[in-house]
Amino acid sequence: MSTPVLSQAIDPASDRAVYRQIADHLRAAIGQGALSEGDQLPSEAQLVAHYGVTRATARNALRLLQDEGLITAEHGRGVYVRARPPVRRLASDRFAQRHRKEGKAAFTVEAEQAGAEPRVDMIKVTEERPPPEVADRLKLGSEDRAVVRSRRYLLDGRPVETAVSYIPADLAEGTPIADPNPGPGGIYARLEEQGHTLDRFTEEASARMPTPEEARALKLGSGVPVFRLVRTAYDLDGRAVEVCDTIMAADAYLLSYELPAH
Amino acid sequence: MSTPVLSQAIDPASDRAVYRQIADHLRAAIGQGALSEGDQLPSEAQLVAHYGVTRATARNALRLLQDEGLITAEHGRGVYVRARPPVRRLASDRFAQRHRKEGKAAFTVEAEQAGAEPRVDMIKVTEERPPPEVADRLKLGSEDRAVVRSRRYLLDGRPVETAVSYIPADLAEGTPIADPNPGPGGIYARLEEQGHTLDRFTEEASARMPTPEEARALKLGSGVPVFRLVRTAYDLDGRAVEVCDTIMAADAYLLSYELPAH
DNA sequence: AAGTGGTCTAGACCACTCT
DNA sequence: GAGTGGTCTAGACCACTTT
Repeated sequence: MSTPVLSQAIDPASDRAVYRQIADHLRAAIGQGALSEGDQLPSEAQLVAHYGVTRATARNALRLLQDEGLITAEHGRGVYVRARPPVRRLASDRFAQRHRKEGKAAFTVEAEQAGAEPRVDMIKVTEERPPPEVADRLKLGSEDRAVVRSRRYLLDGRPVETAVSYIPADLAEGTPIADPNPGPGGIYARLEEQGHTLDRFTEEASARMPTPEEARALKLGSGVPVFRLVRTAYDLDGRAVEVCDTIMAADAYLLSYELPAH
Repeated sequence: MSTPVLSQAIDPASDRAVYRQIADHLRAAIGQGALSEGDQLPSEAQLVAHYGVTRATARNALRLLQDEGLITAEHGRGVYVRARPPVRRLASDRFAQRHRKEGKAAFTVEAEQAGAEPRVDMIKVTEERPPPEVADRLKLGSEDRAVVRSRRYLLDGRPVETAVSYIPADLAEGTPIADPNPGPGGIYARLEEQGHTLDRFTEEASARMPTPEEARALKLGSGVPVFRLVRTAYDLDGRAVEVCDTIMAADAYLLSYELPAH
């Protein structure tokens, strides 16, 4: 197989490291469409032959592109231009009551609209003292406990999101909130049945590289950051009734918000 | 200097690669606080001596932690636990009119509240055909042109954000919007003077690893993703009057939004 | 001058995938 | 079995920082 992608040569006189120059070539080939999503890059052996470098140098070039999120290496198969997963758009009204009415949780509704098969996984429910960051938001004392609900969401078998919810223990008592399956409409429906009609949410978004655990749970390739969303739900009395801490693969999401101008 | 951090030994029988085990040790030391922000890690030579591996293996371990955003290497000095920059919290009301009244742009107001010295840099103003993505949002035809304002924002000399604004050319005519310095209150003030009172914004947030150009412009270390915010401003008639495309170092920002529950 | 990380060579063996 | 990427060894020279 010819590799027309490798038309250029390195400049040994340049200050720029050889592996960076090789990476520049490949990056340009990707950027200009000579290589598109899913296409295979030249193998390490081909790079070695073409540029007259050792494997370490060729690998250094590929690692650079991997860290930029442009390519993925598959053991025994080859190196490919990373395919971007279908993007889920999270609208700011996704927790509005009208989306919750038919006894379905937000995730289920969204998934069905997108024609994907939703699943929830790795459900774990405990009762413990929440981390200080969460306790602050829930206005809990240092002794107060919360029901902690962990789970992982999947679309068509692909993990897309992990979430941990914290609900003050006194709100969860006598409800199915502490059950693995909280019933139709999810815990928001249960909270509203208890008289805690939801009024508003705040959502705090940050982004960083995943921890190894997160990378495993979400099956993330290298060079893909995660979003962290910390959402706090308030009832009509202004009481914080839930904090939800979510980790999502950043390349699969677009967060959409409305901002006031007045 | 003793290195109490290196108490553990590698398990040669383990399936886990040696460099991953070394990275695990160092990561644990950071996580448990044995190494805190700004602390120096053992040098490559010390890792080589302690673990009985070659430099390539030691470097592989450090690279892993670098890709996770946990450490930064400084040529000639050493490897350090990455210090997180002060976080700027962007509130969803930051473009509300009341913050715009005193003739100051949003960035200036925020900076002064935080006690930092704001500066704007690399200002470039052109008129061109906007990219399709932007033209869609502005409801422009394929021939329509826009004033394109690029700039970089700095706090206390540190670059924190680059932004490119697109304003339909017909809105900018006869105003200082096409001038490098648009005057007090920024372009939003000018748009409102032209009768385009701002009504609302939408903001779309995504995150990814930076391109090499972005990494240079924002002086990003490796393992730090960027936020991309695409904000669209609408006037009272519902017309999109500006699109602003912003790139920010993700470790320096926390985006805070309000979501409706009804 | 000594110590640090950055780049590169020249090999070796292994694990995985595909035919 | 042939080809791919993953890991590791054993060296070398260089650029940068600090003393």
